[in-house]
Amino acid sequence: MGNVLDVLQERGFVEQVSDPEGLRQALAKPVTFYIGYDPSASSFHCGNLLTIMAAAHMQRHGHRPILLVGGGTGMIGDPSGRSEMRQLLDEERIAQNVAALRAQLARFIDMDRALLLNNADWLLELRYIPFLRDIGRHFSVNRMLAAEAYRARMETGLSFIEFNYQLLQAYDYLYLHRQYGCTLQMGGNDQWGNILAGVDLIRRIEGAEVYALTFPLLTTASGAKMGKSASGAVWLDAEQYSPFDFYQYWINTHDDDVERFLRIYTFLPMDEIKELGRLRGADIRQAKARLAYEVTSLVHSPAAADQARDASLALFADGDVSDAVPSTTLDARELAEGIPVLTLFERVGLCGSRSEARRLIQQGGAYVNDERIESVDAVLSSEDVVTGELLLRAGKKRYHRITIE
RNA sequence: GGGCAGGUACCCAAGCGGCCAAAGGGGACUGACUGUAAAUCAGUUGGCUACGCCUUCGGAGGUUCGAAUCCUUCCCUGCCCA
Repeated sequence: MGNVLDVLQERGFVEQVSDPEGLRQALAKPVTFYIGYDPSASSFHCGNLLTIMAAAHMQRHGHRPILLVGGGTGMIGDPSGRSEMRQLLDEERIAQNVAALRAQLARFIDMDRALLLNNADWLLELRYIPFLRDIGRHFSVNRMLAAEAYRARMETGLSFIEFNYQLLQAYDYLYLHRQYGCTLQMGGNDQWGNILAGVDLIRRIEGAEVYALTFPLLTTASGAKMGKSASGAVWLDAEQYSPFDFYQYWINTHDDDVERFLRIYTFLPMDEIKELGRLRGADIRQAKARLAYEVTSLVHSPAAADQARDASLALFADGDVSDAVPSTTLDARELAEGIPVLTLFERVGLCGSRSEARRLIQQGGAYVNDERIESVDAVLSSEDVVTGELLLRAGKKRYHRITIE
């Protein structure tokens, strides 16, 4: 088994590394590393997926992950517009979120050989004076101000809280180093400065050499932030983002992103990825299908991936409906009385408002059972039901199934 | 605490008494073209019981026939001073 660093580099996980040679040598033996996560949501999204994959690669090479949720730092994350009450509530919710996040992580990481920690456990009890005396004195304001990240913020204003964020994150690293022998912190490239601050702090206080590695901040070829779709973030949670839509998200990957994403978001061997990457023209769809299948399979399950794949093929190749398409049930009596298309599109969430549904119809983007709705006033009744269902479609790709009962 | 500049729709940003549901750009959506891609072109982009009505221009009052535009006050942001 080679060095993980090579694997990470080959697959495109590495943006910057402090002391590459030192880290390479350190990784020859099992190390403990950590990655921080924001616990303000109850699910990870595609943006986090990259870091989870990286952690999984690390663990597969014998290293021990610490997944750190920022329950403490999260409470000061965004100081503007938050009341005291709000923050207290958050503390309770964080606990629930952490449980949900743990379940998602377990799909990628053997949680028996990993640690899931919350920095609130040690940050909340910090005392100000000792902290200033022991930690604060190692930080140079001059140096912090010189950092690019802060210089940019100097234009728009930088609150004292934000300024302290770096100290707390550095302290996290120090804490984990002391308690668990953590010698590597990984994170998004925007965290580079904060991570290095931790590296410095540990060197000063402990005299130990620890490492930093950052991931590239992925954007799609069209410039959008990774993991964002029209309907918001692409969540890993099936409740918040159905496996079918999830699969579709990946199928719709930009041509130029396919190989890059295969490297990062799947465990497929590099040979196979390179082969898929050589596909050109319409054949690239095969690579996209593979990508979508693999990622869906990892995040949800092989069964869900099968279903999503079949549903996708059926809809876009044969025009058949499948169980995996998001669906809603409708009372047969209500349908018998007649229900306006407008209402239905709005109700199932295909449109955000009735006006939006009206526009959709006027622009010719509304379909029921693959027939274009021509009139804004169209009303559906029992006669429109085919094999117990109605199939709604908004535009080319957004489907919703209505089952009648 | 003082002075100055600001807070406009998803984001950026015009408007500075009526012609403003509010220019322009970005984004997004729909249509055409296509490979469920990109690029390109066209249209749309507050809500509704819809050729009309209602709610929006930081909050609350006020002036006026009429305000996003003027006045008062409060909140918030940035810069400068303390």
